[in-house]
Amino acid sequence: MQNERRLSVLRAIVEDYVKTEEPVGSKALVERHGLGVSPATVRNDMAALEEEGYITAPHTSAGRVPTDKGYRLFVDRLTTVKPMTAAEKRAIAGFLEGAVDLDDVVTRSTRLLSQLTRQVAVVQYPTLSRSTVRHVELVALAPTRLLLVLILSTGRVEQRLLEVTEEVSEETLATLRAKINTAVAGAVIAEAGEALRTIARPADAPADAPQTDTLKDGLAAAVAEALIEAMNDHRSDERISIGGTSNLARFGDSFDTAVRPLLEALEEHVVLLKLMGEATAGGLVTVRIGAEGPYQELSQTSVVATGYGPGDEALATLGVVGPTRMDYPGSMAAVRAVARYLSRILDEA
Amino acid sequence: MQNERRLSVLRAIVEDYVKTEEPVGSKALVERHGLGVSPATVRNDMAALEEEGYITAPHTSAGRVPTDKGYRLFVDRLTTVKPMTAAEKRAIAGFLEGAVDLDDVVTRSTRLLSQLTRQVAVVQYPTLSRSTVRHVELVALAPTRLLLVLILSTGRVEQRLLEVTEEVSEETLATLRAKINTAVAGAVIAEAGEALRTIARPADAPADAPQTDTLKDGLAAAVAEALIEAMNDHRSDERISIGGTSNLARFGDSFDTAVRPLLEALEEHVVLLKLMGEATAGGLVTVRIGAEGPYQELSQTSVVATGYGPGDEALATLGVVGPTRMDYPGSMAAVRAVARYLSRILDEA
DNA sequence: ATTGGCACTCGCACGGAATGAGTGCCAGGC
DNA sequence: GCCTGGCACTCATTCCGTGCGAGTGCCAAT
Repeated sequence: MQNERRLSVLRAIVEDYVKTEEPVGSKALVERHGLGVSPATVRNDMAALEEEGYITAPHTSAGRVPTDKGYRLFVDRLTTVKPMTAAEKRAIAGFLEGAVDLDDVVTRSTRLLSQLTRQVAVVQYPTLSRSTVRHVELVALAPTRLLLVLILSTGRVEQRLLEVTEEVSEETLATLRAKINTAVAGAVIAEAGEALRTIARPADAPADAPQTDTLKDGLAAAVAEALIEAMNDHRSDERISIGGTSNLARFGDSFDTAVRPLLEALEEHVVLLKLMGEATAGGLVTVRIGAEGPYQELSQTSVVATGYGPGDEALATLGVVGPTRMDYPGSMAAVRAVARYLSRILDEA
Repeated sequence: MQNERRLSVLRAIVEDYVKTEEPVGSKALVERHGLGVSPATVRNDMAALEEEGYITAPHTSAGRVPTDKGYRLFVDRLTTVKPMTAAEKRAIAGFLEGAVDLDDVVTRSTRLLSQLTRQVAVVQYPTLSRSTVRHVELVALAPTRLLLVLILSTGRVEQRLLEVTEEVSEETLATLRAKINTAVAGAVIAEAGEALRTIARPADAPADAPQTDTLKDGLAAAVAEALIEAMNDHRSDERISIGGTSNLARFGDSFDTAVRPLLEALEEHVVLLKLMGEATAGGLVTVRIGAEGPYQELSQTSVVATGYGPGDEALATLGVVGPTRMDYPGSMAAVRAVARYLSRILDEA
């Protein structure tokens, strides 16, 4: 791919095709874009581009359509970052401002993103793994039933019910609560586990030791175990919020080959998360085009995603999913902008 | 509608049409169902049914299709409750058994319902309004920043961040926490508000009173206000879980007129909740057919819903949404079964 | 009231022709 | 050597006309 003009032609094809949803021919190209050459010249370029696999013709007498490879080249080399307008920025900030809790923030981000891009938006809840513990609460719901509440720096709250064998007094609970909190408050989740284990057996009492203080120790151990389990519970890592599904209606044709598999993927959160890929923080937006992934059913859909989190640390991913024929520059800009504002909100909280 | 056989004919038409998705003619009818009469007779009945508005012919030489009115008669008078098989019962129980918290229960129910009915399933989270307060937790995240955690009998946890003007000591917090809990624990949400207000101003201190104890009073008032607000926050009543969207793919034709509006409605949770209607507990399943509701865009979709909640008290609704041409008996049975098991789970928790 | 018979209606599937957008290639010009 | 106008060619799509057949409505007979 040497020729400069050919790249322009490819860019023009992509832009036109995205806009019109129809194969674009040489004549229409030179008319709409100000390339200063004749259709015949463009045809030659198009032939070359087709030869190299960047575009393809659905049938002999139709215009050309970008291939996945073509889109790839387009996003990699032909995309100029299209910054958000001031109005858009204000809209984003305003929209996210009003959120009252983490749930709300995520929901609003999802809606925002889907409205900005007119695509399906996906926002993963911040991961537990890298956040820190803010507070642990122990509540006795019934004499032998405890509720553990784990409050994390990201604003996330995990809860666990715990049945214990012996009745627990309020004082025991209070001291245990204090102990646990001084041990784990502020710690990263991964480390918190260790701290908890040391609490659980301060003197390595055997399981069948006398009653006196072992009750408390047994209790501590049970609580510690439950907390550790809650922290390691990656099930909750899979929590995601999805919005803008109705934008799938604009997928135009190919309901069965495109929309249905996508709807199915949207239900399989694990698949979806794999699709969005590893969280790439720091403003880097990842683009997965068509069949580039392992899911061949999704050969007609693309994913534009990025990571977000306080302080440029990627706690989770967020992005949009749509047809390969999508407005990549616009989507990338929107995804990046929302990720940025979302990160800022998490920073403040 | 007097004639007995005519009803059978209508029933047969509905059943066949639901199964084949194609207009059903007189000949096919007598063949598939064991009505002991000739096609001509059936034709007469069909003419009568059409006259009365229960069925209609898409065009002159096609079979007949049930109208909304026809479906209505069908579900009202021609449906025999089809109980779940033992295997299905076991599957339901097993599937819901493994849930770890409320979120999980709701998610599982949604998935379950969508799989049983092969429709889009909608499950509303239990309402706050009629549940009781289990525990209120106050946590100082920072000297002037409090986190309120409100734990309800349904297992739901609401959180609120609260900025206060003055620093709060741990003791103050502890006494306040104790005070609040003795006041509201076990109370229905509606009553809890009153109890809180009395705490907030034990001696009706004026706002500009001396420092000494007013700090605590001001604090108490602020906390009480935040809690009351959290309790009255019906925004959270709108939380719903949606699953099985990919079943929309089986909507067959009419993407634009049927699927798109439905997808849009699914995003508008408020609309969706209105659609599902008032929670009707106690095993009563409501069916809304086609254009019976105020939303004419949804003239091709039906809703089968019911209420659920511990002890036959309807805390929330749950149901399925699908094409008017759906398996009503099956959907109704599934909805009722899931509601029943879900209620039982909430009972135990 | 039910039934067999029969003429009638229309939607739909099939096939051929016309249409026209778009291409590839070639020969001439800058 | 690259660009350009011209031209013959391709082929999906559209349109129309026809035939088919499912299904109906009606009527006369049982």
